[in-house]
Amino acid sequence: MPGNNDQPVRLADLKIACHNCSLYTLCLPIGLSRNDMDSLDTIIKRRRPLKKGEFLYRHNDDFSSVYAIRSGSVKTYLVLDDGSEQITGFHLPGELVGFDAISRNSHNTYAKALETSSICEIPFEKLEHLACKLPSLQHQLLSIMSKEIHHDEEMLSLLGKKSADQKLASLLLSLSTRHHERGFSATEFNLSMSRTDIGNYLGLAVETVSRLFTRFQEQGLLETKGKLVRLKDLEALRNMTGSCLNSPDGSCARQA
Amino acid sequence: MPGNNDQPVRLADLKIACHNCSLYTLCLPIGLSRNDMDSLDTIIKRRRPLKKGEFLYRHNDDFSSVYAIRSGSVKTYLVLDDGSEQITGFHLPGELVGFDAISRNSHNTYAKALETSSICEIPFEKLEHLACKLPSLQHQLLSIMSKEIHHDEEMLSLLGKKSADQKLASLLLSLSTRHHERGFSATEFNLSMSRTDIGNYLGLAVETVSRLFTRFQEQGLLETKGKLVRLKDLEALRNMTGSCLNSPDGSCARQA
DNA sequence: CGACTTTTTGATCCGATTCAATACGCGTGG
DNA sequence: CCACGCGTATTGAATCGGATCAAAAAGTCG
Repeated sequence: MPGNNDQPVRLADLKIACHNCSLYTLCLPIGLSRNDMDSLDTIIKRRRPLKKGEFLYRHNDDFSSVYAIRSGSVKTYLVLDDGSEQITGFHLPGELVGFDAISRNSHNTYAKALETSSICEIPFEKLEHLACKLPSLQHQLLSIMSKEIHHDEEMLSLLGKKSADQKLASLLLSLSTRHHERGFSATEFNLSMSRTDIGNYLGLAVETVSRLFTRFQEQGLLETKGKLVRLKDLEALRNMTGSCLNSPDGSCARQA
Repeated sequence: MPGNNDQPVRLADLKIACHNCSLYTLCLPIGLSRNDMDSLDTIIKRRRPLKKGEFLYRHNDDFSSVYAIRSGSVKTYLVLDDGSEQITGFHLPGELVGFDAISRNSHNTYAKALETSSICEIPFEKLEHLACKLPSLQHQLLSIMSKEIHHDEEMLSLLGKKSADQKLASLLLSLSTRHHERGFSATEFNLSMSRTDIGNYLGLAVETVSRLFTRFQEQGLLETKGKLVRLKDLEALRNMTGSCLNSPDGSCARQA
């Protein structure tokens, strides 16, 4: 397991406590008092960074912890009986993964680093135990899971009802917002996932995703250079996602 | 059946405590000791039954409780900016709804009775408070939400990757299993939701759903008489859901 | 019974997939 | 430094599944 891999990293890690982590307003400690945050801190383990392609956990791994992303990005996905994959989320710093494993007590999904990523491991039994003593932590935990349920439900409508354009626009805007919340540019960022991943996540063929990027570019909505995107017209993208599905003329979708 | 919604029912309701409710192995109290279950019982409110079409809660209602279905069935759905609906679940007795509201402290979704349904209301603040004192209740709560996350994630793959046939087969099998768990027939049951609802849930047009039912019937997979379905070949339905998506010959899907 | 809603059936159309081929990016080794 | 190979991304042409439009049929209910 993680523990004692190499000292230098661990030394640096020791300095990073929740209360001086830039992500604490997005992560598990939101709304905790300084004291509660420090209690939480005592159970959190910082592990050596994951390299691109390494797993945080795999299907059928024993469930012992949930994980907070500190830097980098992670995709979670499930593998169906027939071997096909379904990506269930792309996760940015401050986000937590692993909650789908509580009931079965082993992981249902895979979590794989999309790039070099550092992770905070939060042993779940200890977290539960602590949550009994800190009501605000318990609430925070429930709240995060609640958010995840709500997010997944919105994804259902994205996958069930929206056109390819709307799907891609929604993803780009979601990433844009989340990057912005983390202090990065809302209009220019790196897509750490492949086009194939994007297609998989959105229920589209890779070719479709690729065509959409070129069309969006032709329409002046964005520019791409490999994995880098620059969103040139957030407003147009927003109009596209929302309300055009059923409007007969589609008037609000097309502009350039 | 409990039936008519006047005083006699309320009297009867008073007698129904978790420990003598036939659903306790499926519902919130699973795994609680008798004592813990009785503590839980003290905070649960039984309300008058909901008639078909009545709301358990609506979007933007204050979040005060989660709800367990005791009899009947309920659909939950969200309404998007453009006014279109997305059904996020059909819920049977023993299932809990309302967890998506914790983080925002008001409901994001609607919950509407598909037929006359009785409901146990569980005030959430009291539940949280109790969960701090009963670790197994806290765990149960987290576990139920975890299951919901996992279920939603499986739905993502259903909506994103599967064909119309596979979608309908999956829904029918899910209902079949859940009916069976509740002591009812796995092969013959009532669809309390409309064809439109089914289509909405599965990301299909009503017409498609209707055509699927007639085709399944022609293939000898099932029989329908209005809202009643009889599944004649569970095995074939199971084969259909699983593994045929990517197999070039589709050999495992067609029979009968 | 008649008005209304839900479901079914038919014909046509379109968005997205699939199949196929080419182009690009990147690391390796000569 | 370039040549090679491999994975990823893009582009094109043909096909198909499911949506849409339209209308009939079957329930539902006052």
